Amino acid sequence: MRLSKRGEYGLRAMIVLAEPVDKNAMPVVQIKEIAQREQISAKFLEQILLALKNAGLLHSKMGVGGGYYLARSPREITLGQIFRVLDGPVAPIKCVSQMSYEPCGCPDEQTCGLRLVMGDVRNAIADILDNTSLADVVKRQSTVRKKLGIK
Amino acid sequence: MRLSKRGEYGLRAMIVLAEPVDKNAMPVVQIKEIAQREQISAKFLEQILLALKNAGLLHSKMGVGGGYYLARSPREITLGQIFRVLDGPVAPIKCVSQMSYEPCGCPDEQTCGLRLVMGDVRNAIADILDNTSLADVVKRQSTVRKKLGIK
DNA sequence: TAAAAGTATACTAGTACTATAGATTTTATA
DNA sequence: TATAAAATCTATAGTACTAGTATACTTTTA
Repeated sequence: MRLSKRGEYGLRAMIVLAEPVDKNAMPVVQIKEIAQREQISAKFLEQILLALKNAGLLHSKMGVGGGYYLARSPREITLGQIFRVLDGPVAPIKCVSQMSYEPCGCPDEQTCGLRLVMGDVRNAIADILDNTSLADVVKRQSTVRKKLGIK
Repeated sequence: MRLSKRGEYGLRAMIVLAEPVDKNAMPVVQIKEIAQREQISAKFLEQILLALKNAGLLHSKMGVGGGYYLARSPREITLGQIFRVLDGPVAPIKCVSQMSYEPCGCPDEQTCGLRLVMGDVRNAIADILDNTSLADVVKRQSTVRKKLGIK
């Protein structure tokens, strides 16, 4: 059940973008900065952020002092949204996908045992990803940091 | 979060092997039969069942009247075991894998927000797959059949 | 002893993944 | 207005994975 590098890097970048660098400063961050911080190829990240922009999750500003910033508040962007843009449906097999159903080859869908179980798996994953916002992730990170006594 | 065809076919085949065709008859089933029933290429299925055999989940009998049969009772074989043989670790990213951990590239694993969430995802998936046996699946199938009034 | 059945290995076409490279456009500011 | 910083767009390339196909070999047993 792998998350692709594309998905991983995109989620990482979005989390960075959701972190409040300065109080009440519009957080416009450059690709280069994210790439350095997360050890990602800047060019690869470029494609990923572009996809997220085309999906309406990011906005960007060209030119000097430009960069990327979230299209909405971190509270309104879920990991599920990001995941689906970069890695496609959450469901392990298409016949249990809520957002993009397709029949699979089984003889009888209604009584297919595999389908029943994979439906549960889909729901479990979607439950987490669709109910976790970027704000939740940032909050959780800082909670852990405090607990460990880090900066 | 896709399940590969390899994994899908393997799981399907194991479910078929777990279904009691005849009461108290040793259920030895031939590749051909499973392939026909589930609409799978017999040659591809061959490879998959061989992998499951080498992993100790299946036994086989050569010669006339031979075929494959489960190495243990359906109650003792979980979907998680089958899945891991065919598709590898359950975890979306290696750094949250319980069975085959590897570090990922993030700057600080302890405080990585993505890792925290993906850890939850891994646990949710593993909870289902490791706590569902082939017997559970077969039982669930027949429950659905009864409910629908099918044979 | 021949047929049934599994075992083993090699090969392939297509696609997805993980990038890299280069040219172009936009914008702030000196 | 020139220029440099930054995003955008397009193309491409190597590698690995997927989903098979093909072929030859071995073991078992009716």
